[in-house]
Amino acid sequence: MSKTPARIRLADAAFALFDERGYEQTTVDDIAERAGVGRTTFFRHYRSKEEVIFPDHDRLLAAIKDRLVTSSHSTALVAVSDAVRLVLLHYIEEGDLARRRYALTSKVAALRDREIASVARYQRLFREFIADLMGDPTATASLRAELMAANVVAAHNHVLRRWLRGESSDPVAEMDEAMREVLALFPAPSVHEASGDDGTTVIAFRTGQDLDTLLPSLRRFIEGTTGH
Amino acid sequence: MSKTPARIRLADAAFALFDERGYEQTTVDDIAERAGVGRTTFFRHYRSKEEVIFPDHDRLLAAIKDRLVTSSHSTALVAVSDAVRLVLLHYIEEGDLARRRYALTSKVAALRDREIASVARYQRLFREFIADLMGDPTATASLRAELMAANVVAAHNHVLRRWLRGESSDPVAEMDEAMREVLALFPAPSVHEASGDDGTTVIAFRTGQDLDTLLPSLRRFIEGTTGH
DNA sequence: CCCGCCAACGGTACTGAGTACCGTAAATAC
DNA sequence: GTATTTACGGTACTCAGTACCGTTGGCGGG
Repeated sequence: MSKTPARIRLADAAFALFDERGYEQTTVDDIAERAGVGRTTFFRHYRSKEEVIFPDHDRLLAAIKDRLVTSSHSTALVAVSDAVRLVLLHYIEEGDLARRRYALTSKVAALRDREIASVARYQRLFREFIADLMGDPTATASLRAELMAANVVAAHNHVLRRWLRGESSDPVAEMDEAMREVLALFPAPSVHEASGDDGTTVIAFRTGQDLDTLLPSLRRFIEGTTGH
Repeated sequence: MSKTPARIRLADAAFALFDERGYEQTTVDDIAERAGVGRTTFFRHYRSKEEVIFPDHDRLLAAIKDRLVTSSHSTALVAVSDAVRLVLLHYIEEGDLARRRYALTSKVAALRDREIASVARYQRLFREFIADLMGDPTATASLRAELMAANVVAAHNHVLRRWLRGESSDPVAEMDEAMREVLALFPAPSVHEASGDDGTTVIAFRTGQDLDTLLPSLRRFIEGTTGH
């Protein structure tokens, strides 16, 4: 009669018990017992007690990797945005489950650490991807890749957490907006390769000088960077 | 005759055994035995097997918090820079020990995760500090704080790892340079309050258009933001 | 000198996560 | 039908971490 697969029953039992007694106060034996299976079966479906809460981080990480490797240079930044959106949509799809997990990670330090470690793996993937497509192995370029990856992940976390707390009604739009804000921090490096335009590059800075005072040096700078 | 305190002997024994057999292959009993003490004594000095490798993350975290709270608004960014430098100097002071730890965290996933979790605590501290001094509780301001904290920490990690790998001879200078680069990403929010200048704000973007084509809209934009 | 005190240590025993291995029942292939 | 896979339960083990108790060795005050 109990046709629901053991894997599901175990997850349900685990979340129910975590809610009732708390995470540390719940043993794997408790979970298995409530799910009506043996202790061995639990570890057959989940490698650890923590993994029952984060069941598909591995799959998600693989999906991100796939999205990144199947991208040409011209669509690189789009690929990063897409990959981030992938993660966000996954959480949204989970719906209430994601929020219950958030409640747990907010209370239990061990789970928060685990979550952070997972996010760090995403970040590492992004960093390597960005560094690869920049080609430049300089220290400053490497730092740049590190910063971009950190920004992308931080923006994602920010929007995701807002949604998890119920502070956002349209997280996807917020994510797009946040990503725009992040990418605006970095002068887009793709333009020069993507097209042979002789356009204008405007660098971000602030100065007390008037725009007209700056124009000569601006022109000089642009001529210096574009060749002539 | 063995006058060296048990705490030191335990740390030495632990690092030696980790080098010889690897982290997972070394039990706490092994460490205690080599240090010539009982197993209980180990846990009296270190709360866990991992903590023998990261003995003073708590102290460092407290030091950072101290540095941050003892700062006025005008010296806020200086305080963040100082706090980051504090961490870097701590590692440099450790010297070879820091490098042995780095070798371990590079190989053992559990230790890497632990390290990442510690760094995340620094980042959280920075984020809260920056968000506090911004005052603005808007979503975009909150995102901004998140991004700045992520950048500061990412820059620190980048320089620190370079030094740990022996790729940097003057990490402190590199850190200053990296911090400059990070702060350059964010238009300094203090300019408008600090002085009543009617200067020019240049926004970063790229376009295919020529500079002269852009000038009118640039002027319009500037007049729109500065009042008239 | 002895007493009481306190800190550091060792030993034993326990809980609980995770692993290894073995046996078994049902489903599926052939 | 038999053989093989698949999923499961049970037992026994290792090891990290906790709790508790007893012991030793100073150390100052009487």
